[in-house]
Amino acid sequence: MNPNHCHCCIYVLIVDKLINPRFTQFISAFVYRFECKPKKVKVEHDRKAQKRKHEYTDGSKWRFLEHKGPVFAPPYEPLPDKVRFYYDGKPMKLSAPAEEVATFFSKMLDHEYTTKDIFRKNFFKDWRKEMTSEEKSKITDLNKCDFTEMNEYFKAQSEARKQMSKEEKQKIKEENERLVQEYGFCIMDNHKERIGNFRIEPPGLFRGRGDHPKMGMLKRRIRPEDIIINCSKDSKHPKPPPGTKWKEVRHDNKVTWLASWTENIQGSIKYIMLNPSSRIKGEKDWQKYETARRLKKCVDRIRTQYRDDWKSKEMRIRKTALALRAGNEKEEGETADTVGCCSLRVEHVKLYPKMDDQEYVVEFDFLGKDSIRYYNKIPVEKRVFKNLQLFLENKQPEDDLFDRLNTSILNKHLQELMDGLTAKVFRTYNASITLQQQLKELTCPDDSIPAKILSYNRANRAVAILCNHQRAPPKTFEKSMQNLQTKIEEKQNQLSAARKQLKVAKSDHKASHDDKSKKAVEVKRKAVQRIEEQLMKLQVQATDREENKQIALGTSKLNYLDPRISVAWCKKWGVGIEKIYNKTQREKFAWAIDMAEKDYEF
DNA sequence: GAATCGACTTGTTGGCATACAC
DNA sequence: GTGTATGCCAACAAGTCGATTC
Repeated sequence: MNPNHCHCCIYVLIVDKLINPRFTQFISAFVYRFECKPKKVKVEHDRKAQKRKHEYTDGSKWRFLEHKGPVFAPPYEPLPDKVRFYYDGKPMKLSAPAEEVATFFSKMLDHEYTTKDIFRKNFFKDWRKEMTSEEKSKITDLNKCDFTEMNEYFKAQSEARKQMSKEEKQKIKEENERLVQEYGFCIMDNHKERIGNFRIEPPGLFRGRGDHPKMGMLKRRIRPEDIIINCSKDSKHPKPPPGTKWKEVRHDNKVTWLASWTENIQGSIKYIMLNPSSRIKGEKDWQKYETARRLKKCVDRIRTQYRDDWKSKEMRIRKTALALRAGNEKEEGETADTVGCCSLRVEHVKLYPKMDDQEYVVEFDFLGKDSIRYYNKIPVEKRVFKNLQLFLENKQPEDDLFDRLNTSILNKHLQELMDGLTAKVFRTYNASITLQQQLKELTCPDDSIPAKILSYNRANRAVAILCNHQRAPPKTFEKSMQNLQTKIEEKQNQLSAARKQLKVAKSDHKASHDDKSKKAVEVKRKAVQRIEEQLMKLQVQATDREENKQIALGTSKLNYLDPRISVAWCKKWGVGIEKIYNKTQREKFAWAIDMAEKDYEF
C-alpha cells in the first residue's frame, strides 16, 4: 500500500474530529434532497449545467472580450519648495525619483512599521537605488534623515481635502464616476460586466503581514510597458496612453483576466479581473458550493473508508486538521513564517495525556494565513494520540510534523475519494453545514425579527469561530459599548416613565369613562409598546456586538457559506434579505437570491 | 518528483461616505 | 449644521491548487 495514501487517511479522519464532533450524528440523520422544488429547479440546474458544458468543453472561458485597459496611477507631483527634507539637520533638495520614494516613507511616519529594523533596512536599500550618485554619497544613514516636514505637509493636505466645499467634493465624485463608467466595465460574451480592480496599484512601500522579511521594499511604478492586455481578437483593443506601448496584447480565452503585470517584490503576477457579481465569478462560486454539497453526500462513505484503513495499519502518520488550511510549502526567507496543515512543525503541537478532565488532548499553536494565531486544544482518540507521540519522537522542534506529506499528495488522495475534492472543499462544506445546522437550532419561530437576526449572526459566528476568523477588537469598542449601555439605561428609564403614564391614564379613564380618556389610554399603551420594542432592539444589538468583539463574520459570509442557505432562511422567516446581505453582497449572491426557495437544503 | 509558475480565491486593513446624535 | 461612529468598499497581501518545467 502506498504510504502516502495512509497519511491522507489519517489526515481526513482527524479533520472531522477537529472541526466538530457533533457532525457525525447530524450527518447520519441527514436526508439529502437536491432541491425543495425538484422539478423546476432541477430544470434550471440542468439548463445551467448544459450551458456551462456547452461553453467550457474546450476549456475556454469566453468568446468575446472587450475593455478599455487599466487606469494608471497619477504621475508623481514634486513637493513645493517650501516643504523640505533634512539630512543631518540641514535642508537638502532631492531629485524627483529620490523625493518620490522619500514621500512614501514620510507618509508612514506615524505607523509602527517605520520603527522596525527590517522595514527601515529594506526601505533604505531600495531608496538608495533611486538616488543620484551625489545623493547616494551624501545620504548614508537613515537615522540622520528628517522627514517630518514632508509628513506634516501630507497631513495638512488630507486635512484640506476633508475641509473641501460640497461643490468641490461633488466635482471629484463626478470625475471618479466618469472614470468608472469609462474603464470600470467590459463586454464579455454579450454582457456588460463590472471589472473588479481596473486601477493599477500605485507605487509605494510594501507592507507585508506579520514578520515579513520584505517589508519596506519599494513597490515600483507600473508602466504600460509592463502590462499584458488580454482581449478577443475581434474586439476594439484598448489603447495605451499616448507615447507608450503595452508589453503584449494577447487573446487567450482560456483565462478570465483582462490585464496582468508582474510585481517586483515577490515576482508574482497580478491581474485585473471581473467583479464578483459577474457571470463568470458567480458560476464558479455556485460550482464551489455544489462540490461541497457532493462532499456532504459522500462524507459518510469517506469516513468509513478512512476509519477502516486506519484500523488496519498501525504505525502510520496521524494527520491533523480540517478547519486548518492545506498549507503549501513556502520558500524560506521569502515570506512570513506561517503554516497550514501539511506544513505544521513539531514545535506547533503539544500533547497532554490528561488535561483538566479530558484525556489525550492535542494543543495546537501556530501562525496561519496572514500570521493570525491558531490556538486550540482538541481531545483525540487514544490511538491517534499514541501515534502522534510516536511521531514526535526523536524530532527537533523545527522538524516537520508530517514528513512525506504535502498538499499535492493530499489533494491527489482526496481526488480519489471524490471527484473535485480538495482540502478547501472541506472548509466550505463544514462552514456551510454548520450554518445550516445552527440556524435550525437557534431560530425560534416566535421570535421578533431583530431576535431572529441575532440568531442568524450567532450561527454565522459559530462558523467564523470554526474557521478561526478573528479580528482585533475595534479601537473604539469599549467606548461604543458604553454608549450603547447608556442608551439602554435611558430607554429603560423612558419605559418606566411611560408605564407610569399609562397607569395614570388608565385610572383617569376608570374615573371618567369618557372617549377622550379612552383615547389617552390607547395612546399611552402604544407608547409603552413602542419603547419596549426599541429597548429590545437595543439589547439585542448590545448582545450581538459584545459577542462579536473578536470575531470577523465577513470572510465566512463571503467565501464559505452557501448563500442559498441564508436566502432560504430569510424567505422562510420573512426576514428582509438586506438585513443579512448588504448591497455588494446581494450583487455577488444574485444567483442564489434568484435560485433558492425557502426550503432549500444544503 | 520537486520546484516553479500561473490563475484564481480568500483574507485583513484603512480610508471614506454616510447615517446618526447632538 | 457639525462632529463622530459605523459600515462599506477598494486595495492589495497571502493563500490554494493545477499545470508546467527541470
